[in-house]
Amino acid sequence: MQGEYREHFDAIERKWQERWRAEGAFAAPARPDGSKFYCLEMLPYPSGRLHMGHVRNYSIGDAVARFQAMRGRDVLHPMGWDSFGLPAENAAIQHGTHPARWTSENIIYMGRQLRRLGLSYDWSREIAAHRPDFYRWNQWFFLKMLERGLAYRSRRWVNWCGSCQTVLANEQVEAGRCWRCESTVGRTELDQWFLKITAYAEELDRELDGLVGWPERVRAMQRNWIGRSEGAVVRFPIADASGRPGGGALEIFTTRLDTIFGATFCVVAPRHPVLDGIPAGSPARLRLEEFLRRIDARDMTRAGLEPEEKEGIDTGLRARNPFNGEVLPVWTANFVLMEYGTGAVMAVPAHDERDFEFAGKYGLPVRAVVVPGDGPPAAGDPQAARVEDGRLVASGPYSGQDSASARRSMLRDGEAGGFARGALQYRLLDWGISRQRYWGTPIPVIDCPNCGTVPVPEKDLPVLLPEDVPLTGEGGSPLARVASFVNARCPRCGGAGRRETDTMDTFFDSAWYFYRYADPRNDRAPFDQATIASWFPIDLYIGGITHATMHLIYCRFFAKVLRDLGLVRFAEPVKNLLCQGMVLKGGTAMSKSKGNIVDPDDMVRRYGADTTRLFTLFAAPPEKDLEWNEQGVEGCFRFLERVWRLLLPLAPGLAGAPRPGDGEGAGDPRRAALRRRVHRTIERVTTDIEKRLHLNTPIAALMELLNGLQDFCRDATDADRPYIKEAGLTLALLLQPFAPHISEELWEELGGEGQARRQPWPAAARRWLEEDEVEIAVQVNGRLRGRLRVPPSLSEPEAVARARADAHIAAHLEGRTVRKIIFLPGRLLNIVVG
RNA sequence: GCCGGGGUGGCGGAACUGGUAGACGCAAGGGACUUAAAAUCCCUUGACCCUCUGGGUCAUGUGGGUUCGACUCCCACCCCCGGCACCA
Repeated sequence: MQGEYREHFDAIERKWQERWRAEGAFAAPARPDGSKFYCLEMLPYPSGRLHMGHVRNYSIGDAVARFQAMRGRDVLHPMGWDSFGLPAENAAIQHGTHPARWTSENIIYMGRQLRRLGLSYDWSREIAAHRPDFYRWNQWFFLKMLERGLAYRSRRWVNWCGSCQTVLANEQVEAGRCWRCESTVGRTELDQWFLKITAYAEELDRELDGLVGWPERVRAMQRNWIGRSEGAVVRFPIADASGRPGGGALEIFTTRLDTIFGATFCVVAPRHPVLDGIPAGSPARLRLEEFLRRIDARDMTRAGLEPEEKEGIDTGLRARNPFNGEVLPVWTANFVLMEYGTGAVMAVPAHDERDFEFAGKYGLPVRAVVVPGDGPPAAGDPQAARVEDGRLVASGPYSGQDSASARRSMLRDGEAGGFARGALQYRLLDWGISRQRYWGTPIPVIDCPNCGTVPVPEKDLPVLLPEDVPLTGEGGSPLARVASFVNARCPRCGGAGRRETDTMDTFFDSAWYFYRYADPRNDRAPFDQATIASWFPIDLYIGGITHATMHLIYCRFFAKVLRDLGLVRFAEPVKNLLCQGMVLKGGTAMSKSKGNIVDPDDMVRRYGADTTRLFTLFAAPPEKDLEWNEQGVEGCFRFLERVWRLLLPLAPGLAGAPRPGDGEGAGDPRRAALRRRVHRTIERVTTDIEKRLHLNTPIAALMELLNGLQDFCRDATDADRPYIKEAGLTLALLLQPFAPHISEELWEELGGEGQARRQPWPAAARRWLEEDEVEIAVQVNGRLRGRLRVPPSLSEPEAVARARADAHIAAHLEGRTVRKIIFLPGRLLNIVVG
């Protein structure tokens, strides 16, 4: 082929893409034979076009997948579409297209973009969440969970996005705003379907320690999110305002049982059931109702934003501290949450910042019961709560004990007395999956006036999403307006029933989609168990850090549910996780509003897929943010141009040349140096990808190889051809993970057999990794004073002798006594003198 | 506030278990080629200093420490990024 790379890259890339397509190049076997590698990248939402974040994500995955395939593994490298969700529906409302049509068109366009990048996906396994053959298994899993009590319906106060007209899970509320549209989230009370993820809270937390292939920051985020907290639940008997026992008890959760003698009041959440005991019409009830109205009004506008001013009222109820018999007023206040613990707390203003603030505002007593372990208690009124552990005072029989042992003995006594028990609390809440939107999986239940809530029988799955649905964006579930959908026979009694009209959160789809890839066309089960066992766990999962809590916790939860259903035999589906950094331009994320978007199509058109991929891999290590830099892209393009310019003109002469024999060229310093460089490059590229998952340094190594080869070629003769051929073919193979098209073309032009991607990954020959001369550093007292070129096997005395023979080094030794010699063969000599 | 990650040239980044700091790329400067420019190729490029074909000193956020030797280990501090945050 004649001419410059820039004239050819487009044709080369299309040629190989077409060949790969025609031969079904990346199809994985139904089950792996020997060693397998499941390489997974987070599937995209089909929003319309790829962005650079996708390109980066998929370039990383493709490099690893191609590398592992050449290393001889059976590679499963699939791709699909997270194709249910709001944007499709919003597009329908705004532009009048049907979500299904909008989605399909986007999938076609983006699929074409992915193919144009030359990514090695097994397209025969492509899945899409919005297709009935996928979502019927959502429904199937839901029914299984329903059977086991892991799915349930409950009337709850929920996060409500007024703009998206839907309920949001807690994880989807970021700083009080909707994670998608960023509008303020309010609160409303609705019947909702929940998945009991809290049943697995303990396991989800504990097993994080074993996920050694996950980044520490992701594990930390999940630990934060699960929020395990160890403490005690204490029963405070309820009394009325005059102190007479009123029957019943208030249970409070505390992590600071040691401070219980300092409790001066209790606080319950505004909707705590204990408040139901306040007689209707009483002055206390009227005050309570007035208070609830006030905080509700506020909830709707600023839920979850800044912490509000603490506000509360004395309910008139009284509770008796079982440890000292003290009768304490029970308040209700906005800072105590019904969702956490028991929805009630004992307030110890002396040792809790929130209680201190509240007590200060309402003039409630403050009593210190813990003093610093190593000194006298501070005199006078405290200025702040003292939250540290210490030594107990004014705590009856516990006075004098330190906090930790007091907690133990108080818990023991409380358990013996039947008024306290140890308790583990989690911040994690059950996962609300109901969405009042159209474009999602219908929840397969029917409400019957006679039989209650009845699951749709398995044989009737899938419950199809109807096509003809009016989408107005005016709120409420769109499906509720479709009579033919809503009206359904009760599967149990055959009477008239009403179908559930909410659809599932799309995180349900992505919590299990990667099992489906292993067995994508199974119509009898979500997947075959033996097939799953053969491909799992996922060896490498690559995606954005944005999914550290939601998606990646749901995945883990699902795996445990599947395990308990007997469908899989493991609890953790992802062995190694890589969270790649964002792609930035001008220091910030690319976005339409900032006008700093770099379009992948544009890059591919101007530089080709190989260059685009190469740059996203070269410019930063995978987990760091990547600043887009056009000049950097040019640099990568220039590298491929130089490869082309050097090797293509030589190709006709090289194609027929033999490759050098094992030890050939050892006697010629130039040839030996080149061969060493070639084999050292193989070694570096291999270990960097395999052991360290670094992709920028292997590319740097390839650039060095090219630089070396270029020097070699400058004064090469025809007799040097075998050496150039070895270097060129090796370069072609080592380029395969990063720039697969030019890799194939080079391989072909240089007379390689078959396709580069099908060759075994080159092995570095030991003899060429060993240098016959190395440069060692010579230090005097740890300071570098010279370098010597020596054989690697040089002994210590000889090294010292050569160092002394060097005038500069000798000058530093002049007149001093050698105290110690540190010698690292082939690396360093340090002479310590006094 | 709590938790996690990170501070290395003008820039992106290298440096494997403590052993020659700055690989590779970008940018910049100089040169060759050219009528000229672009492209390409070659050279230089951490800072400072000197008696300048060489050599020295200082340099990996700051200050200490361990060590023959520290970007790497330990202690204290500063700054940046991310997560959680009235969670009792």
